[in-house]
Amino acid sequence: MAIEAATELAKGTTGWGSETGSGSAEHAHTAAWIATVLRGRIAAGELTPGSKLSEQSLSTALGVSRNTLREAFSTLAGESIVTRIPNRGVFVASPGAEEVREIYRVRRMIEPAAVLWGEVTPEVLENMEAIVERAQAARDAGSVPEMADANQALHSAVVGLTGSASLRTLMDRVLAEMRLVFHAMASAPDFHSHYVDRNVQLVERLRAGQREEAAAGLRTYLNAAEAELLGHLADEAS
Amino acid sequence: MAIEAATELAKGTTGWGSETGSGSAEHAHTAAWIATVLRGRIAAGELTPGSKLSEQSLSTALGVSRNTLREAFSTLAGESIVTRIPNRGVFVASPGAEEVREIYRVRRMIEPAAVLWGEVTPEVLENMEAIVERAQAARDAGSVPEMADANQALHSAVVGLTGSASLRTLMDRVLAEMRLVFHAMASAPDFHSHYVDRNVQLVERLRAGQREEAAAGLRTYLNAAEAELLGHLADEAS
DNA sequence: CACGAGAAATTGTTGAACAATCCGCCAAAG
DNA sequence: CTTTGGCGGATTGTTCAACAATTTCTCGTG
Repeated sequence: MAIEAATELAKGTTGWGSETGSGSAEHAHTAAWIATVLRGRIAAGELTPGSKLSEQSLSTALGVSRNTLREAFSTLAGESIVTRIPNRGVFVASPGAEEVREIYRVRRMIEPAAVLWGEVTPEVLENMEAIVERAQAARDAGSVPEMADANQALHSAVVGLTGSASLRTLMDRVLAEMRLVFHAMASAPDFHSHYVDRNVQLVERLRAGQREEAAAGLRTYLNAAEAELLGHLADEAS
Repeated sequence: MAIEAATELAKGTTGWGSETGSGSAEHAHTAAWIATVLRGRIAAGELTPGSKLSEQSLSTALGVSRNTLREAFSTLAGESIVTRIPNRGVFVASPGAEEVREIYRVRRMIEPAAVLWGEVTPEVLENMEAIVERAQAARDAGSVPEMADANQALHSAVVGLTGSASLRTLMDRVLAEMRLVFHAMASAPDFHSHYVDRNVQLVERLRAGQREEAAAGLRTYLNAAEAELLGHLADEAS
């Protein structure tokens, strides 16, 4: 299953094709708009990894022409949210063990670098503390999605220390791929609760100005998270 | 000038449109092929930064349809080699001071991180030493392009220490943008010769296992290079 | 000389068409 | 019974022609 996702998607978009009524402003960049819609559906888990995105079905379902949809596909393929196989079609990316290793290769470089050499302003610190509080509240409430959100927000903020839009973009792509990994796992284990305290410690060290300790701790944290995730993936591959 | 580059490009592609005769294998991914061609022309400096890439002219010049060319544009825009302005067209990116700062923000994070935490194998070290020798030979011969090539190769190899394809891709994008910066400067100063010795020192420290010193030296090197480049850019803006 | 109306050119998007390729199915041979 | 081979059918890759929307250029007017 999980193949041929056009029908389920069409159900969600019943009533498209006609103008949304709020205005005519959306005539700008239909292709980019479609890319945004698909990106959202994939991130929300409505389009599961590995499912095929048929050009004909999707174009009629979304009310755009095949050419425009194709341009959107190019964008998403560039973000590696989607995999394009020549003459076979495009599929929602389904990251495996190798992709996970690549994800953590990137994170192990960028995040500690940001901690070591980024510009730590009081505003960013307060933002981070708000995020870890949100994560703690989510853990107490037992809400896994909120914990995942807070976790990703924190690590995105860490990369934000660099002040670089490119690194931010790369990190967002990586986090999106992480989300796909979780979506691909049938049983979603409580993966994040183990690491909330580590995040608290990270922010504390940052506030205390102990950058090297923060970076070192972050690296061991990333190693542990990668190992646990790979373990779950190996189990799943039965 | 430097606007409307289609005519000069058409001159270089006279004789396209007919099959190349070597075989029918090129039916795979015309759009990607076109993107490669344009990427090469821009990197070679035939398409100068800021010049407009007209859809109609280029499509006829390259012998592809407007739709396919459009898909290639999407790819290049994703690599930020090209800038797309809605309803205005696509232009070869012309990086300015802010882009240079962004470039060095990225490099100041990724490269020292690779030096600190990457996997330094003997093969990579030998490759790097070969590259710095090439750079020294180019300096002695007074060949600026070869020096630039060697310099970029070295820094690409540094990022290669991470083992991450994504970081490699990002670095290649950044280096491509650097090339655009140089192309945009009317007078190409001898920018690289000052830094050959620094690169030698970097490799020596890497071989000696002095990673922290190597990373620190690399960061000061990047700072100096950024400052000099920004100075040249400010002069040029007269 | 400024300025606004209209025309020309260019981009954004669509729909249809055809070639090339892949997939599933069925028949025939071993 | 399994395997090989081919034959449609479906899907993707690419092109072409057309039209709407927007920008840019031109030119006449005050």
